[in-house]
Amino acid sequence: MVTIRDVAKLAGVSSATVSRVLNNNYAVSDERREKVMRAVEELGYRPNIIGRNLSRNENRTILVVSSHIDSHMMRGAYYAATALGYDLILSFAPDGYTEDALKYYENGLAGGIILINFNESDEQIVNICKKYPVVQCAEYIDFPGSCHVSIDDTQATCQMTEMLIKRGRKRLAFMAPGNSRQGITVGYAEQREKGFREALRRHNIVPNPDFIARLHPNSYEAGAKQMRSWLTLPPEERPDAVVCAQDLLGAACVSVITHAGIDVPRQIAVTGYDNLMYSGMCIPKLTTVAQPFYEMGAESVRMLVKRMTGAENFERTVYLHHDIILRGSTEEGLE
Amino acid sequence: MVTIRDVAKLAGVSSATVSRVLNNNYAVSDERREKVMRAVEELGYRPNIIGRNLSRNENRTILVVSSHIDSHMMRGAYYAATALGYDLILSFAPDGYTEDALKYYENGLAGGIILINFNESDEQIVNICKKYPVVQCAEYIDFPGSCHVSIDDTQATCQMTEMLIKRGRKRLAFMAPGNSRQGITVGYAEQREKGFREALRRHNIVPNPDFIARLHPNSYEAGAKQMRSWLTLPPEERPDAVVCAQDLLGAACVSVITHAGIDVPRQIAVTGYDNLMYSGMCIPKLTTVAQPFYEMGAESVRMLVKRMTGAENFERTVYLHHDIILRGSTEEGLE
DNA sequence: CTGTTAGCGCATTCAG
DNA sequence: CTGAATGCGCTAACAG
Repeated sequence: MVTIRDVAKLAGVSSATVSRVLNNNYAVSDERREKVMRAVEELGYRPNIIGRNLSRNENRTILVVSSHIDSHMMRGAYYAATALGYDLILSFAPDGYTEDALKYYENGLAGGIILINFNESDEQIVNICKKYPVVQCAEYIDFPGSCHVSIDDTQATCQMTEMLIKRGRKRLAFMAPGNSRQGITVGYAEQREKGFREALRRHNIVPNPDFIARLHPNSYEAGAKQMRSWLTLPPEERPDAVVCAQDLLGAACVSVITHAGIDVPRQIAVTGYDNLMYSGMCIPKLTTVAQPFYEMGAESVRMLVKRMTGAENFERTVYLHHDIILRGSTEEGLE
Repeated sequence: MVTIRDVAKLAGVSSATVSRVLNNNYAVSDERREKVMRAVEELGYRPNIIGRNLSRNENRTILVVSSHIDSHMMRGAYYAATALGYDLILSFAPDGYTEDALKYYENGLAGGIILINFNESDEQIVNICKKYPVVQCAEYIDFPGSCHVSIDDTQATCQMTEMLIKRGRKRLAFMAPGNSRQGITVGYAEQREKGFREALRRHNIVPNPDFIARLHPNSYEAGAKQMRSWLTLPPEERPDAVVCAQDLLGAACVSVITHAGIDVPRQIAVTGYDNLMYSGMCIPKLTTVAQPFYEMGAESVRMLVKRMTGAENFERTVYLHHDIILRGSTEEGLE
């Protein structure tokens, strides 16, 4: 490894001077600056972040803790971090070992944490958020002082459901992942269900309890099974629209319905959520809610940097704009 | 942050003694060991990895560079690393910025690198592998001295294809991602195509060039389009089996074929590759090649640790065992 | 068995 | 403007 001393020796100056040139904080004579830059070039020297952090007692590295990494989100986070002069490292820990991932923070490897798609109990998450400088991205637990960046799931689902109602759908069903483990709730699923119910309420439709499915486990298979069971009803009693809280479930519904010889969207409309690849993995494709993953990653970094730099007055709750993407699963004539 | 000195002060010993207790290398009196342990407990002290690496001038941290993280693979890597006393950090860099991810190595943050699902040119990869201690996991470029852990793609595809031939399939097609960018080849696709061709050769079947599709871009949509074009042929000239180099493509084929009212597997059999969630996202489900992702992650860590600890004589090329998972897309009566 | 000391790479005092 | 000295957290070598 090339150290600052190697550069100093080659340039014939002290390591302090090299440091000064590289962090251009202080005045250095042009002549020495030249020599230092040449030596840096020649040796391919790159300052060691660890040494820098150690010495400055500050930390411009952000730790992303996630067990499911979305590359759009990471790209957004990466560019925002780079723009602000911050570095990004990820820590993977199996479900239930999230605490272990935090050791990198405690080790001084990072100065702030972004939590994405965690899989721990609410209590655990709240504890972590209170103990460390954390921004929650996408999924979040809300509590006084919590920092999070997401879209408004309730509003998005309400909007999607109202769209179906306005197109004449009467028997609306809802499908979402349910509680997976003791103490672990699926926060976003609850919010989406709330939005679904709100839309019905606004149009004076009484929700049919049999048409609200909370799946456990949450899988393509489970979604398919639920849809098949709805299809056993007589045609005039079946749902004529299924609002799914995930693209995976929506894709399962479209496949099952199509396989049964029933037309999507004419007889049954289906919607997904997230605009992931899954939403394109059925024929017709899914109408879905597009989350701005890239921007969510970027905004999380910006918010976290504000915290890390000691800002007091910043928005701790940011809801970004979503889009409803209309496709063939609700619109005749589209793919 | 709780430091070793805080512990030492509370325990009334020197920091060296604390270090000795924690690394139990040297003998320490039971009495002091007790006191140190109590102080550690009381303060919730956790040794700082950075300080340790800095001081030991060794590095027990592994950097995983990947733009698409498979959680099974990561779990395997995590457990193997933990078992060996190593830490794991991930670095995300957008495609084309892989070099940037390596700065963490150069910064002394890690002592070895595992490269997973990179997206750079062959030349780039070879350069990186020659410059740093790298183990390639899953996809790899083979060159003298390269280290990689994977399954034998050629053999697996050959085996899958022969299975179809033995079940009476005559008009076999192959579908894989093609070259995406200048200078970037899709290594595993080439190997899988080789396996497909080898199987035909063994059974004296002349490959039909029209039945070998290299898709660019590589997507569900592109796979569906290719399959639709094959379906425009008269039934007796159409493929009666499609070997796909990816589950995503296989799922697209099954959907398109089913949608056209043609029976899978009776009229056309389809196979996928990887046993990802995609392979369950069609009806019937895909027969596929299961890669031991967990074990691949674990074995990559073990191989890398051998390199990092200066071993000379170790296997630099490991092919792990794969499984052919038979499902409804090739077997009547199965899901 | 134990404490003191030096040094890993760096930025930042403090003197000059 | 510049260099020598200090310390971040820790371990290893050394001296007791």
